[in-house]
Amino acid sequence: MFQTLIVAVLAMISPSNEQELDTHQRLIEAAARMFVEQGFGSAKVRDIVARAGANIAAVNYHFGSKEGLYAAVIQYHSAQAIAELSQHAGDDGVRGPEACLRDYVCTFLQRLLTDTPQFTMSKLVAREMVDPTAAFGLIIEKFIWPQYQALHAIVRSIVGAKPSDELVRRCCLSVVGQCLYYQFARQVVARLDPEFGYGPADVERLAEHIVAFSLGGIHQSARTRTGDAQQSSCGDVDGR
Amino acid sequence: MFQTLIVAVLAMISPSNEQELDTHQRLIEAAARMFVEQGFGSAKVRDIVARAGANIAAVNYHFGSKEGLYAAVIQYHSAQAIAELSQHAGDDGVRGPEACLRDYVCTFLQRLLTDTPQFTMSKLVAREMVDPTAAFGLIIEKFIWPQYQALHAIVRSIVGAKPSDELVRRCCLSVVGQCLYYQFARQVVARLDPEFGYGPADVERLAEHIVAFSLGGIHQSARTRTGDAQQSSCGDVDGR
DNA sequence: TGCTGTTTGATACAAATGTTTCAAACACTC
DNA sequence: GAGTGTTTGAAACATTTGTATCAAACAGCA
Repeated sequence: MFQTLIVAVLAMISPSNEQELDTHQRLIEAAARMFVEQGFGSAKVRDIVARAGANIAAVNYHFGSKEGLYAAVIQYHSAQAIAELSQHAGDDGVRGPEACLRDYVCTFLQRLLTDTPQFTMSKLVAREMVDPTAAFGLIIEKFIWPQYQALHAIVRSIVGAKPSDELVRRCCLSVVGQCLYYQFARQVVARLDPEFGYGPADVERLAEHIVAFSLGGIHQSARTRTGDAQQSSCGDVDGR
Repeated sequence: MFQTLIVAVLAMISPSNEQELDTHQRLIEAAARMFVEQGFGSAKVRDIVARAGANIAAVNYHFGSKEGLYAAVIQYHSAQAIAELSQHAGDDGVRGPEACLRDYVCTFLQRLLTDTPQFTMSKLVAREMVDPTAAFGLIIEKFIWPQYQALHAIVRSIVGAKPSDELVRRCCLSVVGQCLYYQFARQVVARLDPEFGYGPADVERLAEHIVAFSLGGIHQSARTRTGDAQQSSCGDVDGR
């Protein structure tokens, strides 16, 4: 029969229509959403196959096990994510470092917060930060570390002359911490800042804030070197 | 027998020695550590009782169920945590708001990052942010919201004249985001900033950085109002 | 000591969950 | 169209995990 051809053509016409993809692909996409929402441990195989419209045996047939499915999800989203990453490689030398930081934060936040299936990898990486799995080492090496290095270079440029490495590192973590909080604590943000939404426009406004805040923070940190030991006010925290 | 008296005396002599506490208390403490480390869903009852040196039936006898145990953990740590919270109520009007922010961040970080059993509640709250349970509503109401309000008042004072509420909210989330990242992503921090430790001294240095960074960030944000619509650089993020 | 209520320990139970089996359905080739 | 390898579906299986049972051990009391 040429039913195969029909299916293949339909898949080419509407690759985003889940019902037209083959079981293998539907499983990967359903599993990815499930792993992002609940983490590897809490996501149930039966829920994944139900969401994918597949049979429970399919996960074992196609991927061997739940772990195999997770590995396939990681691998599938790694490919395009790595290609995407290379396009935003940080301080390119032609624009100023401030512009690079703006670009970095915008891209980082869009990938992290926008509900585009294209950027699933960022959300999987965020999950790995909180609930590490066997893939954590690879995630660090292939995603977190390169992105961190890029940010490090940008921040170092902004700090300017003779930057202490500790200062740069702390500033980097302050920048990514601000961003990741909106992903880690979505429920809290929804209560504390009810007006905030996760659409592209909201995310862009958020990026503008984080960039401005971080630029001010970096410059201020560079002024008051961390080694200066200002008066402390938290030494008595456990004495009451 | 006077064995009871002996046990009671031993408990008074060394109340922190886990082996001398009764099963009820040992279960609460072991469960608290387990819930903090793995979250409610991933923590296993058998692991908890093993850590507490108790029998599997004890959790049902003392708390009815796993959920009952979690509720008991929350309640137990709530009491002292709420009392502790009232002592750091934010902008008290006599010190300047910068000093209040310093105090706030120091306290927040010490409670969140220091490995003192006394401050377990903060880590439980952090867990609830990522893995909400049935207790989430209560956690928001009793812990997150009051602390947020206190920070809000401090930041509003720092921003100064006619502060837009959105600006203040964003700055608050930037401050807590920086702090919480070190708890959410401990594993990542360990790789990206190997020199960082979680001892009181390290946490204090970190607090100094976050305060300086945040003060610079708040002032910068207040200068460049978020409504000014600077040129955007992330509109093309999904077009490649 | 004997009695009574409390706590514990070993075990079993039941539900959830990842895994496996195997026959039926399907797709492709000759 | 028959044959062959691939995929699917329903059911069963094995393990994990929260819960329940019940007798033994214990503590307090007369």
